[in-house]
Amino acid sequence: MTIQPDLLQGLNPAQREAVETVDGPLLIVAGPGSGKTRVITHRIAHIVHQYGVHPYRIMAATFTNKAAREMQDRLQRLVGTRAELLSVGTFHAFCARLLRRDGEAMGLNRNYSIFDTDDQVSAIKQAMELAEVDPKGHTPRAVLGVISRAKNVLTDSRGLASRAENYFEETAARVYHHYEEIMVRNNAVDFDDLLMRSVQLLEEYRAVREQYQERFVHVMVDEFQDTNVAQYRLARLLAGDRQNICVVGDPDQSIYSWRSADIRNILSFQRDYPSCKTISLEQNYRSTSNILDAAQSVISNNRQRLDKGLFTENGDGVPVYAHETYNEEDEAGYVIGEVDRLVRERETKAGDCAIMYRVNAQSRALEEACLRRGMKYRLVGGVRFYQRKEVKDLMCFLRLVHNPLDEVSLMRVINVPPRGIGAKSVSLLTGWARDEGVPTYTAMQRILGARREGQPCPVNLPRRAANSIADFANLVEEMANLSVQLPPSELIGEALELAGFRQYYQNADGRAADRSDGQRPEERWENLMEMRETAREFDAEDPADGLASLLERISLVAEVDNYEESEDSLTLITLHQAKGLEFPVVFIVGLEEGILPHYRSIETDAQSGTEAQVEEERRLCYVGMTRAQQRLYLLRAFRRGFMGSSGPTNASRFLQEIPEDVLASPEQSRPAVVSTPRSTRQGTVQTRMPDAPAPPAKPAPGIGETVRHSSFGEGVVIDCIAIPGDHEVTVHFAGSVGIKRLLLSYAPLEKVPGDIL
DNA sequence: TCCTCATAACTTTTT
DNA sequence: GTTATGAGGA
Repeated sequence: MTIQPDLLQGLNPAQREAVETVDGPLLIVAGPGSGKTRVITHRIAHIVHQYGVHPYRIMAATFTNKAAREMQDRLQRLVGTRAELLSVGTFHAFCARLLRRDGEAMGLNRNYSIFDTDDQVSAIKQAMELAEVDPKGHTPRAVLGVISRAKNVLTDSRGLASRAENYFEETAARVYHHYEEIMVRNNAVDFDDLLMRSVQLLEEYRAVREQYQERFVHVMVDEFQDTNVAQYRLARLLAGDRQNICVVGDPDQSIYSWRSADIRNILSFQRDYPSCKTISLEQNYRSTSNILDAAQSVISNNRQRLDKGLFTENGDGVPVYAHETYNEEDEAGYVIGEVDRLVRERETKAGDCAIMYRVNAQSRALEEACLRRGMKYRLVGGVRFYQRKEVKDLMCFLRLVHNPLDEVSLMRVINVPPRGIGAKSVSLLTGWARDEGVPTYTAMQRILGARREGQPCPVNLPRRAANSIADFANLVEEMANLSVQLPPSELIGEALELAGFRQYYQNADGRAADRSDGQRPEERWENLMEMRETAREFDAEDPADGLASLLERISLVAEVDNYEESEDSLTLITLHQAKGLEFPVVFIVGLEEGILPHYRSIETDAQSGTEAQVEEERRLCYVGMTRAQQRLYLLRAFRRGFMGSSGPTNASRFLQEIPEDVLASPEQSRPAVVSTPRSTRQGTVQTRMPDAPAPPAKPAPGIGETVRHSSFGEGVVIDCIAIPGDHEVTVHFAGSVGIKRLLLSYAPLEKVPGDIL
């Protein structure tokens, strides 16, 4: 093995030390932009080249599939094609494969279904019914929350029952017990089970444990501050007695405590591995010092934290802009206008800009502003692709084919597309199955069997319904046979045809095929086609495993995973999803009390008498701010719509935590109106579009400017929209002429200088 | 059995 | 301004 000479080159001393510390437990505290990914990849490459460890023996857990893919790509370049043998992926993906391969040891059939949150809710509703808990008293989601939190600290229903502290937890424990049974009956696991059952498998089955401990010589965990107890336990189990475990994280970027992430894992690590070495990466290579200073001054207000000595040699850069607009629409208009200006002035490309927000609902105003201005954008998140109705329907159908015990899927697709098996028939069918003590699918097969042998239907069902059920059972059976022969994309093709999806969505006679959420049937069909395309990725696999791989992928993708950087369009993204990304230009919108920090957090803190939640919101703000490389804009609206109505807002406390000297003062900043966050004079704050520079033809006027038209006279520009190759200017002319929409390139318009409304 | 319309209830962040 | 649920009609 030869050393790759460049592996240590260009690293600062701390980074270098991290790369070279190979044996034994290692904790890397990595501030934002400190070259963390570089360190991890180089460390892995170093282990492979310098120590001759086979890539197959290295496991690295990432937070998202996208991060995994990036790491994988970089490693390809550092260690070549053997990088494919590395186990790089999310804990969930790793566990899914672990359980598929070795879960049989603990009685888990390898065709198990992975339930997402919606499926879990269905299962919980059933469990609540069995436990005779009134869903009006406790919402299924609340109960699910308790159960999920229990699972994330590796507590089963018995454990929860024994430690329940109040009536609600006792109730939840009872539901949990039924839920566990339902999951077994369905041959299904949920997201939390993937982790918990993997831990159980490794802990209770020595042979399996030893096999994996033998294999993995090095274990690394990225984003360690966002791991939960189960994930940490898993990492420890895999590392075993060798203790070659390296975790990388930043407590200031811990933003997933609501998903049971536990910063205390970092303390536990130091306790569990007393010999561990700690290395801090403190030089920031990403942001200007203005941006870093602003972010630092915000995060320093957290009481539960250790101060770090972050610094950068990147120079001051431009000031951080804080801007207040009248309302949400103005905020969106301002941001899009500013992106447009930066692009036109060739400061940046649209693809270099990102707008970040606390809640998905905030994206709507931004999208509308983009549409109005003709700005190309890319929305990350929102309604997730795999949660769309038609996509989920197809997926459940495939899941049923793969695992007929999956009754959640069965119930979802038994009459979708409509095939004459209504609610009444379904309940007769499931009732009979329950009486017979068999899975519903088995009951359906019996009905089919009876028909095949010309015998009467064994249940008292209307003849038509019994026939439809037999047909459906027959269909699933046929598909199951095909599923082990056909590559996944062809299997989907058959499913669309045979299950009636195509006919349903491509209905030529114009009968409305389910427009429930305002989506066009063609759009739904396109989504199904897209899914078939995705499936092609798995066509090369052995057909016997293809479907399982496809289902696993579909169940475990996050929205950021599909995010492609190459496309040159503006990014709209939640602050949570922005973690791990960076952009030259970042806008954070909605810096108001109630949005960031979110009122739920403020409320929870008030109830518990702590600051824990608001501190997490502050970290979220910090994560957003530190995504910015060159320009950071902080936006706030004076009025914001709230469930229909709109009301005045207060500036976020985080805004006030930024010192004035890194912020733009009004006369410095390009946008004409920048008020300090404290001033909230109603009505006087008005958004004005930034001045347009000189594009090829005529300069586009800013909103509020006065222009003269050769025949209409003088008027005030009230809107200016960029359209391909031109601008559409809306002008309010004096007198009886009124409002006119004009194309800038044709209209005989000229600016009246120095005259601003 | 299935679709349409009305109303009620609610909005944090996601593997 | 949304999305889940229910009643009634085709």
